[in-house]
Amino acid sequence: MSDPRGNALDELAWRGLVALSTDEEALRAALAAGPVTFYCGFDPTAPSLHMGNLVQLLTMRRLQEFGHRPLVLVGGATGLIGDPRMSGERVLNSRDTVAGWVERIRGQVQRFVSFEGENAAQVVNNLDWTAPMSAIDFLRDVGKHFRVNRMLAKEAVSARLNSESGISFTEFSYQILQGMDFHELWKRHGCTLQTGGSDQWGNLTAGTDLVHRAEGVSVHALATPLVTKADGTKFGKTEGGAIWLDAEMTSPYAFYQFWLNAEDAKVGDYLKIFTFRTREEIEALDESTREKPQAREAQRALAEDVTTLVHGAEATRRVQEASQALFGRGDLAGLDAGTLRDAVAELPSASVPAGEHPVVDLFAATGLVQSKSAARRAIAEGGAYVNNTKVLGEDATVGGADLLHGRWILLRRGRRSLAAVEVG
RNA sequence: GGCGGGUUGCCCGAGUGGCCAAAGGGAGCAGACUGUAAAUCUGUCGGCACAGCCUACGUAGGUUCGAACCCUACACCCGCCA
Repeated sequence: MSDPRGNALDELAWRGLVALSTDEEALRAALAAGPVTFYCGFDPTAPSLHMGNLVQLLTMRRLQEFGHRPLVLVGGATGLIGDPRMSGERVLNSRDTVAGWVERIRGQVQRFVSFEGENAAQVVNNLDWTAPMSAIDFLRDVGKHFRVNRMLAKEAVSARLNSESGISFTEFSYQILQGMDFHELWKRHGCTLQTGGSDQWGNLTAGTDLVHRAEGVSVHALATPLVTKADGTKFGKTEGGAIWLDAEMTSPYAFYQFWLNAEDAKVGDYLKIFTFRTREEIEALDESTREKPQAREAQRALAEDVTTLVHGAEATRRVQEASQALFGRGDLAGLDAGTLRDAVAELPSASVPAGEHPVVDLFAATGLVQSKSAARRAIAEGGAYVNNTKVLGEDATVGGADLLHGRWILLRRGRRSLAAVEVG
């Protein structure tokens, strides 16, 4: 295909999205020759997708923008099994639970790829072809193509074999199911490429191997790298756990703040991976980070773009305004009631009746700290603030005189964790 | 089925009768320094009605003035043998 931006693979490589691939030249040629149907799977292991899945969804969108055709696979079957992970054997989720999550994820996925046009995306569910299969069919038609030796050698499996917890036959078999998916999608849709995270490499190659053995056809796999922080640890975990795409699980405000706090050393990488900014724009932002890091222009651009992608322009505007109001230099009493109300609406909050309340109780009530003991500790450490004023004693109380516009109290823990209390 | 090893706080891991809310490390959180960044240093890190009390060392009982530590049963995990 002729595209002014060149080959899709080069675009992905420039953005740092290619960690591993099967025959790279063959893949480049295939992507250049015409529309390629490709797939990426998402297992329903939670009610929502998270930031890690976003890397895959955006990678799919990038490929789609180059004219290729995405198949978004929701793992209604694989989600019932669970892929082996280092931390040990998973607890199986009930069929009803998984089915519910499948539907939620199916809905979430929709906003990231286009379902219109010549290369419209399609959502598929692997339960459709695994559920009707008998054990005998599975063992004869699929199992015969797999060598246990090779299955044992996969990192995810061998790590578990050497661990205390061992591995169940159920999880051991996971790679066969995923391999079947690729084969099935090849047969049904002419799918010739699977993308995924590098931690899925073993599962991706299970698919290419199966297609090769069963059909004598070479298909491709492409893995994106694990997105990390500057110290090499996984990006996307906070004290609250994963960064979810669901607004109920991670509020748009928290989501925006997460991106806004990206490290200087990494923000350029994240812009490439998580936004659709051009190379020129990103280079300019990198320049800004070098020259005037305190302006945080790259972080702002990153937070704005990703929040818009996930939560939409309207929600993004709200959280930006809230962030500006709450972290602005002006004092809180100077904010007008409307601005304050909108800002406070974005924060975790609690309601209490009018009257004097111990500060400790308020901190605990908002969830800003996990217990009153923790609240006392925060105060003792000098890390607790009421309306941006440091709390000086553990037995401090707040009441009518402290209310902002007669209704709100703003609590802060440390430099950047905020919560609101509504009084009355 | 037999034998052996194991199950400790968010994670790893020490602890074999009182000095154990439990060493050490990691993660987390806070303070200083900054820019709602990183690095570094310091502090903190079960709960509460907080100089005290409650809960906690797989589960349930027991011995003892006193148990994470001893005994019994059970559950789960790992390994070797059958």
